[in-house]
Amino acid sequence: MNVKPLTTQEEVLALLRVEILTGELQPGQQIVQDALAEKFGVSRVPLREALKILEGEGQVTHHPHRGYFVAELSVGDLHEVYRLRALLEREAVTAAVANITDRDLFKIAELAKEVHTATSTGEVLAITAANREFHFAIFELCEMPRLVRLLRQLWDATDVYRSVYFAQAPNRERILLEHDEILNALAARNVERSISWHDTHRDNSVASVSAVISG
Amino acid sequence: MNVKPLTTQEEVLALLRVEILTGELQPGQQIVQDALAEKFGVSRVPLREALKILEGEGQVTHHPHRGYFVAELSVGDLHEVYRLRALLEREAVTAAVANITDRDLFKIAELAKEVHTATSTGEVLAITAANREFHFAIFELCEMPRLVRLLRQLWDATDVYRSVYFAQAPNRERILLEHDEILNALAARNVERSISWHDTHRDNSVASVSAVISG
DNA sequence: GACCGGTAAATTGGATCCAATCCAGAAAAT
DNA sequence: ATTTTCTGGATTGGATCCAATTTACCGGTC
Repeated sequence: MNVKPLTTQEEVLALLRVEILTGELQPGQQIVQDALAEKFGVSRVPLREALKILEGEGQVTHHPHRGYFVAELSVGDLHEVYRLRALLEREAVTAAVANITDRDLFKIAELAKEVHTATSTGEVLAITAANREFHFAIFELCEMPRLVRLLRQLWDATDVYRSVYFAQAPNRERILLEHDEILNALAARNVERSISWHDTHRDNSVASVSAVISG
Repeated sequence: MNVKPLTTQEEVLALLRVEILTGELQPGQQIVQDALAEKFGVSRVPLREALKILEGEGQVTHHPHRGYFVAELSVGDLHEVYRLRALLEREAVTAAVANITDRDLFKIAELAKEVHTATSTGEVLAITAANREFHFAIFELCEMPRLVRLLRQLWDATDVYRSVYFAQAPNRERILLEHDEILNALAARNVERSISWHDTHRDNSVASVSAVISG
């Protein structure tokens, strides 16, 4: 198969995402390049290039000669991200329904099952990963690569909080049902219903998360 | 004043944007790091960091061990970008109208005048710059920083074509009128009209540009 | 005691150097 | 003649080293 060995910067990028996601690197905290590079066993060059990518995604901020800092999300930011997601995901879903094939539906159904199995294990990281794959399998169908890229950025920005969301058992139960509803709506090629289930899915998420933040 | 000396990577980033904008670096062309670094009189490190930023914006693509290439925009890409702009700019304008003050209006009117003077000189680069300032002065009012960031990315992606647009005299005339209409609609705090003038403004632009591309 | 200026340590930014990978073209095999 | 394999040059990726900037600390002054 086509298993290219990853470059160091790609590995470092993945590691950084995990560090941020798990809270190993906390919001607001400075990222000391020397320390992290040594921790990862690499030099600072690939680390800095990975940080530049995260900067572009808004995951970290950069102040010249002062360094990189893990971005902090206020409640306002959170709502902004979800508002933008609403706009863009509606567009993506609309286009997706227009393009969707039975083969696609089958694949998405498979991914929904994987969310199910991941949920039964209870491992939060596995659930978020599976959940993400499920949703982006749908978004990808819109055949608008830039739109998908923007959506990935928005999802990345709130990954930290999403894992908080999945940590609560009732939420885990609910998303399974909502995924099924989304799947049904897609199978029926019903744009309205597909969108509205996506909306409620998001709304539940943002409500739960902002309760955690402000609480 | 607060005139911090720019870091090398910031300078290089600005230079790269100009090179791409002016077509010095043509779409699809490989960016040979050594050659460009020498041309700019810097080492490859800051160049690579600047390229990483452009990669995040979709202005260049990166293939590991093969290098960076100036991104090519197909007609399909162009339409996608403008579709996304439509979605996001409507949101931005709606929020902007809600926030706009008389002071803001005055400032925007000033910027509109600057587009006017730039147009009279006929220098395309100056026109695009002034035009951009005018529009983003409006978008900024939405007080949604991420939204503005996304819009900047989308604008950057099609900057090359926008200068083609401004190169044609009839277009230059028309945008002045459209800007006035936008200004009027904003002054009246009329969301509907503000949005619809933005829409026609964009539609004229995309129609003209895609005629150039495919023609 | 608070404030200001200066100096040293820590940290980032950039340049240079070396290693790994890719690619074109020559040589060899079918 | 076409395809395959090898090899040298070019180019990118990463490590190390040096320079520039910031920041924290300390002593002095009002």
